[in-house]
Order: sequence, then C-alpha cells, then structure tokens
Amino acid sequence: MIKISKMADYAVVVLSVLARDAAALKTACSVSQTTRLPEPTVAKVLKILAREGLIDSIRGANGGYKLARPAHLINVAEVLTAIEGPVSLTACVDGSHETCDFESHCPVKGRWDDVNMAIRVALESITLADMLTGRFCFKPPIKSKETHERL
Amino acid sequence: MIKISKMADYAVVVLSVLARDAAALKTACSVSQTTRLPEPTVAKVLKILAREGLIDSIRGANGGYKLARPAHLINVAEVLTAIEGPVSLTACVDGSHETCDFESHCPVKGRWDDVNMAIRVALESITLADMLTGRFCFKPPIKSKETHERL
DNA sequence: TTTAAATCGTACGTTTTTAGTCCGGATTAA
DNA sequence: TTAATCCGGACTAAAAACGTACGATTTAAA
Repeated sequence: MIKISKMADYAVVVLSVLARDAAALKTACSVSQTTRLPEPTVAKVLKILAREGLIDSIRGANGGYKLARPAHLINVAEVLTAIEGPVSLTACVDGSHETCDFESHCPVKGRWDDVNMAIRVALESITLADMLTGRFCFKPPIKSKETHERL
Repeated sequence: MIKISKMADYAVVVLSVLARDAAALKTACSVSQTTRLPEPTVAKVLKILAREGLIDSIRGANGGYKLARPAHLINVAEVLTAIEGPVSLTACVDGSHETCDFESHCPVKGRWDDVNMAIRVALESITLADMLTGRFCFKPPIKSKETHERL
C-alpha cells in the first residue's frame, strides 16, 4: 500500500548523488552515469527539483546542478511534494478543492486530515542526510497498543 | 503525494457504516444505499475485506456482513493493507522480492525501510473508531526540528 | 563571434495501474 | 423450490505514470 512513484524514488537517488559533494556542480549526464538511470529521465527529475527550489541550476556550458541547501535541511516530505504535489491521501482532504460526489453521505468526512498529518510528520522527520547515512532511527509515537496484526 | 486508491477510501467508508451497529448484518445492497456508492463497487470492496478477515460474511438469504472485531481494534494500516497489499513505498524495500535494476549503484539502498516504518507506525496508530469519532489527535514523534517548509 | 555544452519547457506515445462492471456458481433461509 | 446473498474471476474502459524527444535559451570558451 501507499507506493510512491518511480520518479520520486529517482529524485531521492539523484539528490543523494548531489549530496555527496554539496559544492560541486553536476550535469544531468554525469548523474545519469553515476546512477545508471537513463539520461532523459534524470534530466526530467533534475528540472523538476530545480523548479521546486530543492536544487540550484546553472545554465550554459560548464553548468549543472547542486543542492540548494545542505542535505540535513532537506526532508523526504519536501522531495515527495516536489515530485508528486502536496500530501493528500484522498480527494476529501481539507484544503483540497476536489469535490467528492458522496460528501453529503460520507461518514468519515474530514477524518483523513489526521491520517495525512501523521504521515506528513513522519516524512518530515527524515532528512536526505538520514537517507544517506542510515543513521535514522524512528521513534514511534504514543500508539494505542491495541492492534498489531500481520504487516 | 502519496495518495491511496479510491478503493481503499471506499473501504474505510464501508467499514464505518458497518461500525455504526457492530452486531447488525448489512448487505452489500444496503451499504450501497447508505453510502450512495455504486452497488457493484461496494460489493467488490466487501468481498475483499471479508477475504482479508476484517469483516465476517454470512452467505445465503438474510446473509450480509459485519465487523470481525470492534472498530477500535481495527486500524487504518490494516484496512489499507487489505485493499492495496503490504506497505512498500518502493521496489527496493526490504522484504520485497521485486528486483531493482540499479541496485548495485543505488546510494540509498535499503534506506526506504525507515520511511516505510515511519508511515506504518503512523497508520497503525489510527483506528477505525478514531475515524468515526474524530477524537484522534496525533502526537508528533520527536523530530529533528531543523526543517519545515511549506506543506 | 562562433561553437559547444548545458539547462528549460513542453509535448507526445506507450505502458501500467486503477476503476468499475458483469456473470455464472455456491450457499442458505423461508 | 425459490429467492436472497455472498463468492470468484474475467473483462473493458479510463486514468495515471513512464520514458523519450525536440526546439529554445543561456553561457563559457575557443
């Protein structure tokens, strides 16, 4: 359940490559070679990340990309948001302007907001630097303790 | 980012209807009428939930469905898992048997496990009863405090 | 000034996933 | 026996994701 798109996956990989030397400019071509991902795809991801402000782009010959901020100041939620748009599990989420045809009879109207919040907080707590070092150790929130099944 | 499928959305709605009277048997038809969702779709969702053990089904005339457990013992993670399969944000996640073509050059290999765990814990902490009452109030885990952007 | 190396924006075609429907079979109460 | 239900799977259509391509723009260097 709850898969992210390949593009978002690629984005994290690409950012990780840039994070290895935060000062260096890297071209789409070189990132493609490092990651073995197809160059047009890498280029597309880099363009989006630049537009969204996660990386800086320098145009022209000897141009390239670099992180806009240190890796520990970029969190996973931002990366996913940049690629896939803002968090919203369902159309009914508060702030979304999509209308739900069944809203007037929906018994859980508005409740997804809490679920979204939970996921958002979880994703915000993990930085790009965490992804690189593997130092991240999740501290579970206080939970109801009543349910654990398989999964 | 991170959308759930409409089916999963419907599942929560359908379960919520069943939760209003945990003892009563309700047919696919009646749930359809209550929710105003198309009957074939509701039937499909109910079948899946029954197969996955979240609800009990009684066949034959006067049959129907009811919750297998009280609403406060069913969490959102279970519902999503029932409909969409186990949590795995990417193909590279530990335990997944999907192979990643780029694994040998992937700088974040295995790191998604932590992200998955974070989301899973968040979803497990929210029960069906929480969705109904709106009493759920998320307690954010200890976070790095360094990053909050828009979103 | 010219050339080449890059990014930028967008659009296109294919593939994959999701959504929704339908139908024949099995089960059970009346 | 009949009618009301669930069961399982197959099928079609619609939507989203994926990957690629192309022309335009920018800039360093020859």
